[in-house]
Amino acid sequence: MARTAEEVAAELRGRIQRAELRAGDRLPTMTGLVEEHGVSRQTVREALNLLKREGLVEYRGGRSGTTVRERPVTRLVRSRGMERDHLGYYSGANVQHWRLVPGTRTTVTTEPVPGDIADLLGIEAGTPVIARKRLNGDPENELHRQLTDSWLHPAAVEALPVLAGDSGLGGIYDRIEEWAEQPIVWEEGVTAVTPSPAEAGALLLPSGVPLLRVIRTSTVKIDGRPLVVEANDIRMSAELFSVRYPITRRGAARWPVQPASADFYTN
Amino acid sequence: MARTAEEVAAELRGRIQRAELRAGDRLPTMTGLVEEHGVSRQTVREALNLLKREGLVEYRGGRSGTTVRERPVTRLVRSRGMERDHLGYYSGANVQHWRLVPGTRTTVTTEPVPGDIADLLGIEAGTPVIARKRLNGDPENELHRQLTDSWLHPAAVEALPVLAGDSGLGGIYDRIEEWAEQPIVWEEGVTAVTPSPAEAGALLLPSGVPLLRVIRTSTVKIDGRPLVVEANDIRMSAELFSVRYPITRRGAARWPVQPASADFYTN
DNA sequence: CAGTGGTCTAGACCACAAC
DNA sequence: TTGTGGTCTAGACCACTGA
Repeated sequence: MARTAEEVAAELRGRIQRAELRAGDRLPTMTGLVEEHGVSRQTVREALNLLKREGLVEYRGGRSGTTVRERPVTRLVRSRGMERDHLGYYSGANVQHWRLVPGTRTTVTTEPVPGDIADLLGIEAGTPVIARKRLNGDPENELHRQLTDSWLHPAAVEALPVLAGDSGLGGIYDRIEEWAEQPIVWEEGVTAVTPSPAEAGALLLPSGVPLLRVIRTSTVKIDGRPLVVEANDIRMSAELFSVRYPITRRGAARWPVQPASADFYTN
Repeated sequence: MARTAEEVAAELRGRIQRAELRAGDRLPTMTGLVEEHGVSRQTVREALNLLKREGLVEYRGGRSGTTVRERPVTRLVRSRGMERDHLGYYSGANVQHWRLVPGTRTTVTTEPVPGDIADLLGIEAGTPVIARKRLNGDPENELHRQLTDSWLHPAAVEALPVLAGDSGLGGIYDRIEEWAEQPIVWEEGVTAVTPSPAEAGALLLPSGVPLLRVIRTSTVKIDGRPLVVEANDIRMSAELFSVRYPITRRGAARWPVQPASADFYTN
């Protein structure tokens, strides 16, 4: 006989993990659980809350009760690399050109730059900066659910006014390389955060699922000094996605070095 | 006058964000909040719960009440790359040889391999596999707080029995390269999960902070086929860490390609 | 419109750290 | 010893959905 919310949750978690309850199945009703475990309604509610935060169950309202949530079996692996897509634009490997993806909304604004992005750009936090924000919450295709904020360095926009326009994202890297007369050096930093309510809503995340945050910087040398031209802040469900990178090796190898696995750009 | 738990939480969140309450400061007591907002104790408790899950406040028990939590201002950036450390072993760039880090506990066991690791190794889930698990929860140094599980492919252990021993992790990559007569190809996949209670305890994580999960595979070609010799599952606080990678470029560049930024291995 | 879960109130007992 | 938050009970009202 379970007495605490955690015990009730553990019991239900077990039933789900042992597949006695499968995706889409209804859980016992709250009143049922109250009688079954001899605890109060609040306690049962707390237990269900834990499971909801873990993304194990969901409640869509109304009479159909709480059901076991459909969970992705494996994560979609995104291999991170840059190449030209089929339209000739630079883009992340294996990502379609976003302008063609249904449900994409892009807004271009000028707003104070948040602290972490400011650090990357090497400017002061709060400086007004051009931001190109893209939301993709396409309910039909979870591959397309991501948020992307692109922050441009003011010096780059000054030198290259075309960046300020909504000229399509793909082209900006070519414009930058032409301007700098050198290839861009890209780097990505990956971390995770708990989503804000707005992010959770836009990406259709259940509460409790962390948000994977990938920040890509594009750097060129101007007058001999590195300039971070753009910081690109990408957020996606950590439950849905994993991002993949080849590891670089420093120092001489004793054997001839092979390229990264052949399928790196193809899945 | 706030009426719901979310509203009470939002009001307190605001005070913290506006720095009216700073790290270490005591929040009003629950009874104080009950009177201040005209809500019940349960509602206040729910509000404090939200803030705790966000990692904004903490309660250490006893009479000192709920306090504003000290939050890391910026994340520690870990540049991911492989090099030989000062002892001559392969290791992640800028990571000391772990055997020298105080508080490290390593256990070597044989146990059923979990599904996601099995997929990477290309073997069946549940197969008994040698696992080398390292826990580092050093309370003194947050740089050292991480969990590492190393799973070895059975075929590799069979061909190279030395891998089964507790021979120190650093050396295994050299042994593998000598065996395969080729350099290892490393790749890392990054995602995030909500920590299990055990992980949260070991890493001193407050509830609600996601766990960054980095899985590195070491691959060599044996008889012309790629073999994933080891899968290395590293977990660390997403609030404390960010991992950094250079981005590879596919296709011809119009300008001479520079190496990744100079400090890539040095911070 | 019946039954679901969501949320709040009110009151009680407990463990714990600091005084 | 005292005051803190942690947790449970019991009862009430609400919004929503699907039969």
